Amino acid sequence: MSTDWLQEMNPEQREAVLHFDSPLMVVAGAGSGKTRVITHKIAYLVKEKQLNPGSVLGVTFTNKAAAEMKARIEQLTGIDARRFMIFTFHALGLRILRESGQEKGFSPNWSVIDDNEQRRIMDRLAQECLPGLTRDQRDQLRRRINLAKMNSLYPNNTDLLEARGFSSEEVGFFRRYHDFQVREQVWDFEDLVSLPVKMLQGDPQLLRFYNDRFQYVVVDEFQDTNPNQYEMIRLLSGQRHGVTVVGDDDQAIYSWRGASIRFLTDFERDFPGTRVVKLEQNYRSTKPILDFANHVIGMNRERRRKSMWTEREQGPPVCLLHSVSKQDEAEKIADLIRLWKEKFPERLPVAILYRINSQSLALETAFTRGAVSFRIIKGQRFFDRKEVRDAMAVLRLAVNSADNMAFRRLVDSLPLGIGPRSLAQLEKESEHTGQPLLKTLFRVMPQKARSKPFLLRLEQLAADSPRSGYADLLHSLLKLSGYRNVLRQREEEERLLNLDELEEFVRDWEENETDPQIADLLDRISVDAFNRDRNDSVDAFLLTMHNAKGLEFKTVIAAGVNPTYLPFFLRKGLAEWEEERRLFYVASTRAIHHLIVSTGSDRLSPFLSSLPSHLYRFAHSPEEISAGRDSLPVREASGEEVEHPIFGKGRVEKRIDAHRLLVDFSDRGKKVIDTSIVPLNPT
DNA sequence: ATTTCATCCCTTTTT
DNA sequence: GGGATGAAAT
Repeated sequence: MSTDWLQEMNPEQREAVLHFDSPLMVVAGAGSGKTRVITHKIAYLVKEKQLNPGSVLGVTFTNKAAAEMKARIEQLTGIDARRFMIFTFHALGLRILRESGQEKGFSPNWSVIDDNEQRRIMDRLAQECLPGLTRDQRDQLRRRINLAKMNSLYPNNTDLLEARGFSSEEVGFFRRYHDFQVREQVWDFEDLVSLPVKMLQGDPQLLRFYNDRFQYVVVDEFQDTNPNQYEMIRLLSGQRHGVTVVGDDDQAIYSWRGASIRFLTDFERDFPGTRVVKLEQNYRSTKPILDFANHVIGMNRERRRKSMWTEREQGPPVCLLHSVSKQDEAEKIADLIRLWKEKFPERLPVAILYRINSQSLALETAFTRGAVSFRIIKGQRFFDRKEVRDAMAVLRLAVNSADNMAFRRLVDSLPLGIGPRSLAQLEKESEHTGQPLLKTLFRVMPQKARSKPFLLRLEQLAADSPRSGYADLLHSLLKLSGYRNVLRQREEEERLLNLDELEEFVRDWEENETDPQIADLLDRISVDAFNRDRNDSVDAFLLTMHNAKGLEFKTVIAAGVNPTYLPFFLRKGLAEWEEERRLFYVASTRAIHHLIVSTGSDRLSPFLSSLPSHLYRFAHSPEEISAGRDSLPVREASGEEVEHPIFGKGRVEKRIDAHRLLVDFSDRGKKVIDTSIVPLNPT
């Protein structure tokens, strides 16, 4: 590898790449070329330090980040991406469990359950164990249990759980869930990290094995690690110097998932001699955007001092688009995008970022009505779609007749003549005998089961489980089950296409894999899920602020920046407010050229009202924003007729600054109105 | 008596 | 997307 690329890096980036002699923490601000540093570092380790690709472990949080990292390292090094050990935390844990779990007493047949399946199981258990709980209460309990698991707490840690506010009934419920998991050999997302950690903690020999294997460990988005994940990194890094963590405390937005920025300080304590490198030059955004974002995050107390700067001095000002309601906001945004489409098509596509998914609804309707094309970027993965999960359940049950989770799912989603009543009976029987549900079905109600050709086929398959030909198997079973027909009758074209795509995926996998093991496929689907990216051209992308992390867009509209949504009204504590502010910071720093902050309410977010007014311009209408290419003229307001929500109609005498107007309300006299606090409607 | 289907509700952020 | 309903279909 030539080292020309080193010339293209700034001194800090270069140091982060080249540093090798002690643990390294890279504090990488938004848009500071973090991914570049990580990928170049791994390339450097392999090419210059002669490390084997398989001995460098790269850990990320999302599959997308992992995929991108692999692709870029392959480009840099010319080495097949599959040889690099780049994982999400969950995929890494899964791998360790598969590799080394069996000697530690895990059955070879265990499988992973996702969030939905966990919920279904818990809901069912709660009906017997904690009746009378509302769904919200069950969800809350589930969250608390997951949070406990993130801290490595399991039902036998009764005291510690009770110290965390668990009642003894709740601990009992937790235990029941855990017993169920053991019985059915199903592990949830948190187990994927927690169980390997316990394994490594309890077995020095196993730990040494992994320490020998991974010579160097690189962790991305380190500020989002939870206690289990931190422990995993600490263990896998051993006592060696070969560890680099990259993160930004200003972008820590996952405390509700158990993450804590205290691991930034813990890291320096646990890895003595840690070198800290700060990346503060921003290569993404213009100065006005960065000034705005720096001020936003500057209000936070709990942070390491850091200030991003840029060489790109020139740029349009950050614009505040005021509206009075969600609907009003959606229409104004739609208008704005349409105006841009005519006058400044180079600004498209725009990204609209919001706090919660349900905010997209108003936007979707306005866009559809206003002929603005859009695509919603959801966390929802291809394999999370109902029809795809149903189809996978068919395959799972065909391959493993003891897969009770799959059986339950099919009973719910296919008309098999089995309803809740029969299922309850089967469950009871099955618990007594220890036999799988499918087998019990044929024993207890044979005449009912054998009347369905689909079930009959499953019985045959149970006697002789197939070890190959999975794609064909899936195809024939889907036909036999009548699932396709049901979808066709309901004219669910999209879902039918998804089934086609799934079959194609399985066929592809089967043809390309040297040794296609069905367990590998199922594992990949549960933690490796890919998003199929259609690159159709649209005017706008809609996504949550959380989902926007790590992405960048020419034009960003932050929607619903008001006291209901940002800070989100359910989050009241100081630490929570600071996290909400970080979320706003993340959203703002996604923008390259244009940043529009839209209020979607007549109430101004405290995050905005605490900001100096020179940082943004104020606009009531899309036209005002669309007017100038690079700057927005301060509105000439004199003489304008306006209406104030309290004082009524008035006439603007003069503008004082970007926000404040002197208004003559005739009978009530002249008043200075700060339009960033109380917006005025033009009459 | 049971199952199936339609309809209304809600949903903080996600691996 | 899925839970909770209640009505229609088996």
